[in-house]
Amino acid sequence: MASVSSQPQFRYTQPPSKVLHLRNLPWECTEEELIELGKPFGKVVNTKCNVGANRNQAFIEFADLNQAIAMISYYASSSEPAQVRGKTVYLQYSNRQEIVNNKTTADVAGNVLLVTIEGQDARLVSIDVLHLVFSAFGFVHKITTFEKTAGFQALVQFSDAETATSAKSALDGRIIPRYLLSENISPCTLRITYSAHTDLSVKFQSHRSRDYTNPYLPVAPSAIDGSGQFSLGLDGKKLEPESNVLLASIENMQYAVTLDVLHMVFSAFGPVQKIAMFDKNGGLQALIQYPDIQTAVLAKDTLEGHCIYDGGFCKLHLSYSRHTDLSIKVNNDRSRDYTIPNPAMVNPQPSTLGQQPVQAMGGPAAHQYNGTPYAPGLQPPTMPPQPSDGWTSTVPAVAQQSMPVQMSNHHPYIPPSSMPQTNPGMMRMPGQGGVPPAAAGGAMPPYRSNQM
DNA sequence: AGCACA
Repeated sequence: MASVSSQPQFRYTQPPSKVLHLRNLPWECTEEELIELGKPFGKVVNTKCNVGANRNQAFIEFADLNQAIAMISYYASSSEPAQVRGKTVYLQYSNRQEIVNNKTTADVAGNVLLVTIEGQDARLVSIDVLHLVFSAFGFVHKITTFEKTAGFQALVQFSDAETATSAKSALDGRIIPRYLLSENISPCTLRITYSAHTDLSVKFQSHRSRDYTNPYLPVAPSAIDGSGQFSLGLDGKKLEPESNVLLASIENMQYAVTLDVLHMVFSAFGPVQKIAMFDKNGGLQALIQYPDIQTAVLAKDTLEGHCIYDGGFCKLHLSYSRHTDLSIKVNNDRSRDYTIPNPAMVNPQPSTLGQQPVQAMGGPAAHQYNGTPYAPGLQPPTMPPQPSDGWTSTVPAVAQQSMPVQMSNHHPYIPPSSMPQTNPGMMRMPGQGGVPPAAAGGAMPPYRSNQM
């Protein structure tokens, strides 16, 4: 019954069309190259490249049929085949009369990215992890997440299309760095296109959506627990508004925790601007101010629950402060403003200590993204690659990264008499088995540039 | 090296 009425798919000759079908193009051939190729024969009014499963086919549409005929005729009799980048390109009339929908929204650069998280455990990737990943390229305004047939997706809003583009080109097709995810989560690949959105609508801060431009946006009722505290999202992350200022409380303080100790510990993640220590509820607390939220987030996530000294001594508990800029009246042993050079201080810890990482992160280098998104100071340098490495061996590693000179002069942060023996238990990641050695050592760029 | 799915 099946009448074989369809035309043979490949005929030796096609009826003329002002649209030409090109094949055997080099990988990721550009629109510009197609225009170059067709220009000698007439006006190219439209193109479509990267067509087909291998993305090596394309279409060129001329303004006039005669121009298409001229091109076909020329190469039909030419001894030199049509070429792009030295590769022979095969031409024929297309079986359509015009190129339709040359550009999809996914091709038009915009400030909002549509991110599809692929992988078995894609749904377990928290909005905070996404925020951290995308913040490497610039300020992330808003994120919304949702489930579609395509799977777990997110819209990530940047200030402008340029920033979005830098994030897209660096992250598309890459996996989320393993050390940002729990170790039992299987690899998650990011697929990124542009979204047609320009401004996302976020009504509440929740485990599904965030507006980082408005930290005081109400938290979704569903995300608040009975105690009135910020509750947990599906990922178990707190929905407490992030801040560039951390509140540290120190539990079981058997050893003196000085300003210098705190400065050393927290400088591992970026420049510490100010520290203020005070007593509260019979314990020691401190406010630590970073220049930006993302540094504070990383410091908090990395240090929370860890002990400054081995044996469970001086255990850190971190939360975000509501402060954004501490007011340091006087530099003394309890409070210090590291942004103000103070010649009177014996140990001012010049601000060069932390500024290098910040420049590396905030400057143009961040857009390059040829390595880790977290500048030197933002890697988890305090995390020993192996549990057998302790505080004493870790600190010099930090020093080498950020302050090669200063560290050789004084070690104010190690109380010699109180410094416990180096021990396997110190400063390792609780419950996560620590940062993978490659990540901790900085040897493994989470994303590698694929530009060649 | 053989026709586009937004």
